[in-house]
Amino acid sequence: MRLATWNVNSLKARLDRVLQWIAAVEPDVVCMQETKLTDSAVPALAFRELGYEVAHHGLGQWNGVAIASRVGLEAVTGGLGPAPDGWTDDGGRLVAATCAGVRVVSIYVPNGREVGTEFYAAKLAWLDRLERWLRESCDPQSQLALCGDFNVAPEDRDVWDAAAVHGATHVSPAEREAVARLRAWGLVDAVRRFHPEAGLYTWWDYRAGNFHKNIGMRIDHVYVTKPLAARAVAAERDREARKPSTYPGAPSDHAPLVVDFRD
DNA sequence: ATGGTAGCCCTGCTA
Repeated sequence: MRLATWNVNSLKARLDRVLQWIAAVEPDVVCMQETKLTDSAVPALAFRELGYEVAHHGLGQWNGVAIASRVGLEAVTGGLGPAPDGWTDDGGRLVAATCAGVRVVSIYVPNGREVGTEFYAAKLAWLDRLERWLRESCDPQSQLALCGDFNVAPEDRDVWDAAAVHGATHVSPAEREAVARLRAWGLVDAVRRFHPEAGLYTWWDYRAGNFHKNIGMRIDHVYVTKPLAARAVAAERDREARKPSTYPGAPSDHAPLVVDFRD
């Protein structure tokens, strides 16, 4: 099974590029984030023509997550659901489905903006709720992939200049600890397994020519349970898809990740 | 040096 994840930054604006990328790479399952669509606005027909069904959870305008699959799409659930303390999901940040026996979860973690703001606190709360959701509704001994835009660079080698961003959002200790707790539940970084080198960024700011200068961060991830990690045979970060010229239309500010598993 | 760009719609907000 070939599994991919990509923050497409508007599936409406990016549709042609996403469809051409899918036709070229032929993933069996594609997690997408920042579709910026309502569920009813999803271009299901265009995906169906390529052989994919789509599960989507979004409110429109902001956020929005999806899973496209050509190997089945069962037991679809959207959102984290309310927590006992009254905490509620702000919407369009998680969708899960079972594809060819693998529980696939597509997430878009809140950006957090600046450390110390209410948005940063909400990001940490969301990650904490996600960890609780994993513990309560998933099994680390099952075949599960948690994919998407985590908005966290786990280590200093995941950013272009650790000193330049020290303590800032995406790299702050509290964010890294929150993501480490996800791994501690029973998840392995499927990309790092094959690529220990520094870099391998998945996001570059549109501004100031940052992509050209390779000023980026590795904030998108494919985290898999150990039974699924045992099936992983290869992983790739597709930098070509971030280039302006490779596919029609403007690129997303994120590059896709592709992980292959043996059947 | 608080810039720079892209996408959304409430031409300001979010990233």
